Amino acid sequence: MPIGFEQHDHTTCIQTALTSAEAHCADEGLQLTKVRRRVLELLLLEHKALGAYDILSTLNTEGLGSQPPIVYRALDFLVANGFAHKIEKLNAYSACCHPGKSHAPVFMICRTCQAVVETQTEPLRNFLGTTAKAAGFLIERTVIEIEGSCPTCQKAETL
Amino acid sequence: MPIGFEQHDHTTCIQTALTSAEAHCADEGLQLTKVRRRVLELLLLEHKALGAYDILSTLNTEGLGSQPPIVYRALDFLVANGFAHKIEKLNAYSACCHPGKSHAPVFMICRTCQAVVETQTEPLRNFLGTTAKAAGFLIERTVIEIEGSCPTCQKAETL
DNA sequence: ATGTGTAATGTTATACTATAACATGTGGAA
DNA sequence: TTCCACATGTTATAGTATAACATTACACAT
Ligand SMILES: [Zn+2]
Ligand SMILES: [Zn+2]
Ligand SMILES: [Zn+2]
Ligand SMILES: [Zn+2]
Repeated sequence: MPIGFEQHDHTTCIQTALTSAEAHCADEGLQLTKVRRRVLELLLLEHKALGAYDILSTLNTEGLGSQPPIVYRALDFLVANGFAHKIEKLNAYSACCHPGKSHAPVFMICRTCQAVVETQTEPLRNFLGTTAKAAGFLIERTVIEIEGSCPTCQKAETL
Repeated sequence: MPIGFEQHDHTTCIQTALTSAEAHCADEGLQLTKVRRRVLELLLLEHKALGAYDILSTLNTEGLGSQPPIVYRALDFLVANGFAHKIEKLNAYSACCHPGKSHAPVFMICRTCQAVVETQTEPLRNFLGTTAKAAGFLIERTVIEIEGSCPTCQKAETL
């Protein structure tokens, strides 16, 4: 699981996520159907976010469906069960890098290469919790997205 | 300026924000034109987020324009100059409650009554800065949105 | 094996959000 | 006056997401 933008064995990311999803579905009696599994695989291919219609066009070439509800239902399932996240800033979706753990993910989004790295910080959760409590607000979900420039693209820009 | 959901003299919110916008525009040679000013006023009416097409329909009844670019241009201006923010989670727009100050706003969004409260915390900026620096990431913009239930709606739910 | 209920998928249509592209007007500076 | 920068008007279209209803697949009780 990458905690940043460094190189890593991405095959492991994919395997871990799929195994975790299978296990969780088995435990909870959820069905990781063909379409749902394929969408998760597509999201896992890279640490990028994919638009619903990008995914749909791949599904279409693979004969898994051609209409928007196909992909939105699969995405709803994956997001509802913590296997993927929606990146609000991009209207796009990204596989979860910390499956199985309850978490308030933080996304770093590179404006240039579209890389999306998911990290998670306990202090941040605590801090938002404190902020919310001070206002009497009950937290249900958090969206924390940082847009900027990843290490690779920063180097490229200074050339 | 509210820092939470408590009652407050909202007339002051509106006046402060408008005055601040006028001053900033005067300083920077920006034009707070009729449409732009009106959109800002609409966003200031309540601490809620308004969709672009909601705003547009009001503009339309007032003879200020009926086509989407009218409202999106005004919103772009207001957002670019820090007079308003886009709430990504809602695809909606909200007047800035801390105009004039460079800030990384935090929004608390009530899922029930759609109230949007903007707060701002220096420690949070520091946290995110630290997280980003650890990954070599250069921050350009942040989206921090908390969805949940405001004090009023919590009380209503327990009835 | 047969009905029954639930979950998933198929299909059509439509709603909602946002921008591209080009024309026109407006007001100040050269 | 001419030019330029900016704002607005207008038409069209792109991009994102859901409603609604029909059909299928399958587990499970009868
Ligand atoms: Zn995650
Ligand atoms: Zn990058
Ligand atoms: Zn603000
Ligand atoms: Zn509320």
